[in-house]
Amino acid sequence: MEALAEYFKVFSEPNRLAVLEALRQGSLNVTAVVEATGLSQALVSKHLKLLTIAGVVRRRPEGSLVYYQVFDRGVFRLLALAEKQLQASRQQQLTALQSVL
Amino acid sequence: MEALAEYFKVFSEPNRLAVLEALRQGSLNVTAVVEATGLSQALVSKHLKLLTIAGVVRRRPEGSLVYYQVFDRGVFRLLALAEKQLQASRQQQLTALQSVL
DNA sequence: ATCCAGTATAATGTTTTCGTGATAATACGA
DNA sequence: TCGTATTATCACGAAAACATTATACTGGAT
Repeated sequence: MEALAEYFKVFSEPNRLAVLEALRQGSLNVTAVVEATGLSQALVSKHLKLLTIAGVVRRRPEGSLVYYQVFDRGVFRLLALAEKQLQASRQQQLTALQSVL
Repeated sequence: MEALAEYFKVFSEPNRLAVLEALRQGSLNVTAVVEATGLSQALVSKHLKLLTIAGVVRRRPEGSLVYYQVFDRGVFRLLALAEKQLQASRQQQLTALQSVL
């Protein structure tokens, strides 16, 4: 439960999701992610490190570049399901409103 | 993306997951949740409020009691899938270790 | 009207988390 | 070897999240 919460925390940050989204297409080095997201280099580096430690992303140095790629693309299914549940929750928010108005 | 991150944040807290877990069995009032989780009353109230605002949980006052229940049990599928991906990520953490040792 | 149980909120202090700017570390080419 | 490009880390300040204690609010019973 503790660990699960930690895992969810990984995806609870917009910029981190943006980095993941950039990596959806495949393997990218840091500057490519920087350009794709528009975030600062330091920030991207931090998020990538966190994602790596979390085991979501894989780090592969190649010469002076460092490529990152999503380890298990199943995470995108998780993101998709979350998106779907998010829709369902919006429904609830509406019905909650109705019971007030 | 912004909204999705917010949604993930809902599940990124151990105590909140504990509250959700308590509500897996069905509808419970606040004190029942307090007893099931061992958390303080104020804390449970806060988490329930957050879950309600997030649209994950539904609030139903009955006399002086207030019952809460999970709105769309699909969230449990989300939790299960996350758990599964968590396992996959552990795999990556191991292989990451191997490339170091 | 009062008291009590159940629930919600407010105020507060502590800890995390985020982002930035500057700097280090590394690999490569001239 | 020196300079440059790429990536990682450090130090810091600001903002957000959490838990706790105390207090308010509500409905029902006496």
